[in-house]
Amino acid sequence: MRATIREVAREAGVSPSTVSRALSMPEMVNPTTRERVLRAAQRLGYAPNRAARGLITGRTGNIGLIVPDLANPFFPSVVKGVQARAREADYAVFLADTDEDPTAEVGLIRVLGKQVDGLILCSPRAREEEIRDLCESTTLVMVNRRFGSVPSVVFDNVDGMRQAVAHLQALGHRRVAWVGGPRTSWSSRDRLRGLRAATAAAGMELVVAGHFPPHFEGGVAAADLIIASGVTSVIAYNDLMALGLLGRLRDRGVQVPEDMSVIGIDDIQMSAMSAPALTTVSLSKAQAGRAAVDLLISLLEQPEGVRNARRELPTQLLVRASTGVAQTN
Amino acid sequence: MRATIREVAREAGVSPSTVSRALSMPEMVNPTTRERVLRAAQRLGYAPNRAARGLITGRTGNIGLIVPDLANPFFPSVVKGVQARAREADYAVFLADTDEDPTAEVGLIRVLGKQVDGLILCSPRAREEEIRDLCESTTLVMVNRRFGSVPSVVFDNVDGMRQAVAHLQALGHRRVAWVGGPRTSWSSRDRLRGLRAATAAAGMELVVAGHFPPHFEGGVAAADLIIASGVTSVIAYNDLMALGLLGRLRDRGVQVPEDMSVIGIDDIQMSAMSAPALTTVSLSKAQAGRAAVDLLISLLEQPEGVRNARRELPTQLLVRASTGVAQTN
DNA sequence: ATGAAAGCGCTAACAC
DNA sequence: GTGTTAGCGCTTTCAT
Repeated sequence: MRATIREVAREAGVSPSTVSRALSMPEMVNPTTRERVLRAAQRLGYAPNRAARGLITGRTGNIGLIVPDLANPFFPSVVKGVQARAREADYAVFLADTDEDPTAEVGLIRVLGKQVDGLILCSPRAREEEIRDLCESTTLVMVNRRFGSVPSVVFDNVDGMRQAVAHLQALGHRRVAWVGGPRTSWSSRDRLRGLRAATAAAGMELVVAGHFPPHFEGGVAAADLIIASGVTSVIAYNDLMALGLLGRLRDRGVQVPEDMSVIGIDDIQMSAMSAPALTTVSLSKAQAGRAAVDLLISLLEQPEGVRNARRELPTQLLVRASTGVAQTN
Repeated sequence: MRATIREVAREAGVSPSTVSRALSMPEMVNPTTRERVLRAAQRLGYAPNRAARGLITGRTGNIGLIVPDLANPFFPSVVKGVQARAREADYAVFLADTDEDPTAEVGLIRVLGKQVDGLILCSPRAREEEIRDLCESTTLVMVNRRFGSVPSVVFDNVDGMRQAVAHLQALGHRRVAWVGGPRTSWSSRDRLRGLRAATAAAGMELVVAGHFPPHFEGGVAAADLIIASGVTSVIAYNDLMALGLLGRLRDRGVQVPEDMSVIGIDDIQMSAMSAPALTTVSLSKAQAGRAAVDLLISLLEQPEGVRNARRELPTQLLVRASTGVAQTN
């Protein structure tokens, strides 16, 4: 059995409260005593029982992280960021994957919410009202989604789309297609909004190809529509879909970038490894994870004192081989 | 504030103990009473406080999962399996990523170990003796590694390598290279062992190209050695590396599969999407995760009663376009 | 079958 | 600055 605070107290010749203080509020205890206590704790390999502590403080030292699908490389990157930052702040991370199912998502938020101090929802698919409800009973931070005053970390999609469109325009493209992600995805809508603004400003024509699953296969499925639409360039909701596009375009004999320029979003590892390498709007995924933890912690520690519970992270176009000069036609 | 067991008790007109029993040991309570209690609990939205329960039962209902690097798609798949099975069994999962650092790994096992009922170590990189030590104080299950009598879930690497070699032999190859993973990886050693046996049995020559980081870049780095070695076929420690090989081979003008056949291991999503698609030894990653949870739970629930704490999962060669008939030369 | 009481390990008032 | 006391929410003897 692990050592308890009483044993440490006995070993150090002090009372349990002093041990507790020496560990949690070192300033409030005499340096000599503190030293003695710390030594005793060390000797016994003592670590406070977090459950017991939580019972009284009402805080668990845990945070929950809910993602739609770990199989999409975007999410593991965010998770790594959350992980790393949480560990620094001495929080442990509960992870749950919803398999893109909004119902499961709500259930998980409910369940996990009881075991943690706060929750990070990454690209949540649930309806706004449900998340608003959940907000009442749990401290939560959204990543990659924003509405109302729910604390959130998002990427500057509008600027990302602006960069992508500027790039295509510079290459001489006049018509660009958008391959949208899931209907439930806020960022898909937000990116389309940015794209609308950017193409309008640039005087380019935008063809919207609707919603597709955010996977490789989604991109494959979209490719033929894109070819048929007669555009010379296409931006996909994410890199996975852009890679699917690349694959199907090649199978159809459409050369990239000669016949078609392709841009993805996310900058997943694989985007640099495809042939041709994928031009993409790079998102600092791990940093988003870290920012979400920072935000959550500040919310937890000064519930009212948080000035601005909204972070927006910059985006950066990475030009690679999948975009090129438009063919004159 | 959430409802407590006393409020439910009052609402139902019974004592707290009865409520506790009605929930945890339904058989031991009068059906009528039970019904009344359940209704009251329902009405108040009661859910037991797991910390308080844990304090007394000594069990947290949590399991920990430690992986070397979520950025390698192999691991998210395992995590999904662990996740899913744990949720079914009403366990929550703590996740930690060590960034391939054995020291961090040991530290994390220590820390996480105190907050969970048991730990799953996926492809642990620590030294055997350290893990053996840790075993004393924590219930743990390893995935993708095996030694001593530590409970483990592994893949049948030997048979996987046999299938791969048989495939290459059938295609007329006589010389095959092995691109190894990290020195700290047990499965890398185990696969090499299987490969040695298989090539010897098949009368094929094996060229071992040493250890490389288990990433795309590791494969890129290995490619030139492989070309120089004069083999006609190569098996890589994992798909990521095999994809790196594919990329560098193309850049060097080596045609796959005409000039070189390439086989990976893992069957990550991307392996099916590359051009050419990658022949690979498929591992049921999610199933390994589920099996690990099952094993852990049985260990937890009948500490002594577990007959065999070792699972070995089958492997299956998936033939795709990256392997072809050997050029006569 | 149910209730009363004790206590898991810890922290937070409140004394001193 | 330190010890004493009470009690967080729950389960589990031990009575009844």
